[in-house]
Amino acid sequence: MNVTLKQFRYFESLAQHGHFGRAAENCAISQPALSMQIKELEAALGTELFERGARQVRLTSFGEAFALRVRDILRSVDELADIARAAQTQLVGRLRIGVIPTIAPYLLPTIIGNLMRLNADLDLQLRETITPKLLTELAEGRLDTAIVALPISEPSLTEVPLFSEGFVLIRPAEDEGKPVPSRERLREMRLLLLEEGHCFRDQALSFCNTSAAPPRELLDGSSLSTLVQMVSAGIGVTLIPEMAIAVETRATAVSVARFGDPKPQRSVGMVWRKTSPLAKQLLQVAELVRHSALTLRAQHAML
Amino acid sequence: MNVTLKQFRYFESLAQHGHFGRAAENCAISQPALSMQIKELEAALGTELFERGARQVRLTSFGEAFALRVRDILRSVDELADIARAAQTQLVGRLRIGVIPTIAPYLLPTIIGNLMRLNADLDLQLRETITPKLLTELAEGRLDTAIVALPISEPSLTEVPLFSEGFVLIRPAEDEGKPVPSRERLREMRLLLLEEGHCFRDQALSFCNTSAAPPRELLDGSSLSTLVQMVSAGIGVTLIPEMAIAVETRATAVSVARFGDPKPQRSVGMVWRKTSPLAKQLLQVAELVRHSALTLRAQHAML
DNA sequence: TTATTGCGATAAGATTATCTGATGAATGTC
DNA sequence: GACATTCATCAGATAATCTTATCGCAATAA
Repeated sequence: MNVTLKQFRYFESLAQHGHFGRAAENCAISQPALSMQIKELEAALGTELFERGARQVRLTSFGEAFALRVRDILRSVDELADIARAAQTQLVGRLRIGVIPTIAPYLLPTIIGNLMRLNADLDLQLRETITPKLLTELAEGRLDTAIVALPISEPSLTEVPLFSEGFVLIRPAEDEGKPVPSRERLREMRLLLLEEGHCFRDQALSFCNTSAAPPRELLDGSSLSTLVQMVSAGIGVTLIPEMAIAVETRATAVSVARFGDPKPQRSVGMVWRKTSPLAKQLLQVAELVRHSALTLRAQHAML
Repeated sequence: MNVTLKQFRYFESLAQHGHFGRAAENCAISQPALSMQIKELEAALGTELFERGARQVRLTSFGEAFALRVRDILRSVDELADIARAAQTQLVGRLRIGVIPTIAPYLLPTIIGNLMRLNADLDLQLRETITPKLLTELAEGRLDTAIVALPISEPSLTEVPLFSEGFVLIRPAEDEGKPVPSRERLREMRLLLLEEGHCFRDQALSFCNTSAAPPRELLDGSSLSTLVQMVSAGIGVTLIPEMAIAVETRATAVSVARFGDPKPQRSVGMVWRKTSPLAKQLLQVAELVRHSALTLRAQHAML
């Protein structure tokens, strides 16, 4: 037989009380049960822990040394249970979030702030890359959740919609005031897009009804910032999500135009493995992200 | 239910293998048994430790933190067993020895040296006092063993004889060469004795057949050294154990006389509680003490 | 000495925990 | 779509653990 925590607990009680009957009572078991477990513990160790005198039960000198260590172990175990109890409700430990590049720069600062305000000890790990990579890492367990454009339609993932955001047209500053081009007109303009792989590229193309065959000549940028810079240089026009307007047009002379119906837009949401035990916490995070986005939008509206 | 070490061991195995079947095999149990124990552990903690994917079993982030602590705990427990195993054969930990004052100064240096040579880590605690106090402390568990004059005849104690030692007569230096007094003559001399309570006092008186009523006028000293000093000052004569000769007459001008038959002597032995779990080690110690005494006697014989 | 009391050990039977083997359900593979 | 893999579940068997009753020993009291 092996030693057990139960034996440790009984041992601790007996060491404290120095009396089998009272120690047993303290453990809510019968005296023989305690006697047996102590005997088994001693047998397992090959050493006596107590000296049973006629009038008293005393720890042997080894027993005393043993007691110190046992106490430590029992404390560690109890502590472990406490930690677990705390972890189940609150958001603790490590949280690995992936975000697509057309959201990350605009939403993350707010999200991080809100998360850290919720739990400063949170070990937040962030990853910014395109949706397919995020999904792979999610599947491999290297991410806990990802903020992407919906739908993903992956049966192994839970999808939670967060918000919808429209796209706006970014034109050179001198186009300010000109009529907003229709989708058809847009197709004839030089539309600057992100590199392949970015979902926002597909969403933009989709709006122009040119999803399948890319039109005329396109120029790919690696970030929305780059695209906007190119627009301001008069190279063409581009689309960016509403959320990006404030940041990307702050220091750049371009014209922002909003489309009439049908407005282009996309749905942003959070996804995680259906098997993830963090589900409860992730729902909490989703709510927080949703709130962060609303706050952000309200701030922009005031500008 | 409470968490158990068994669950911790299973958990560790599963964390390592990431596969219920293989982990179960590693633990020499069936896969359902492992599944159940893991489930129970998770239930006890109120948190999931593993994320069961279709193709793999992964630790949750909490599980990883948990695993670190569990590993520590299991190591501590295993270490505990090792310590116990080492303790049962070897003499380790604390050893509390009581010695009567008419032996301690002469025998202890050798004993301590030999004990520490056997185990340098030994926590040796020594107590020098008269037999009744030693026996009390022994009974109260404040000593592990005592070196005293036998017999003690206390049924709760184990007695182990170590050696016999004779007594010699210490006379002023000018008595050197004079005939050794008989016991009867001795009774008429001024015999210097230790204070009451010292067993050696009784043993000396017993030799003079004056056990019951102390004779003429006695002068009590608190140590053999004092007695010998008093003898050298011409105040009287005294008896000391052979073992004390070398030390006590080294720097003092006195005459040492050995009695003819019947030679006075006493038996020195070790005692410990019959219930003491150190019995095995104490027998070992007794053998060491016996050997120390023999060595000491041999050294004296060479002087 | 001879009862009596206190306390731990032991024994037998009941209860609970844990395990095994068979099977099910979900997912992924050919 | 049949098959394989893998974890969960179930029922029954086995083993660990507990309880109650009793014993034996030692200390105290009569």
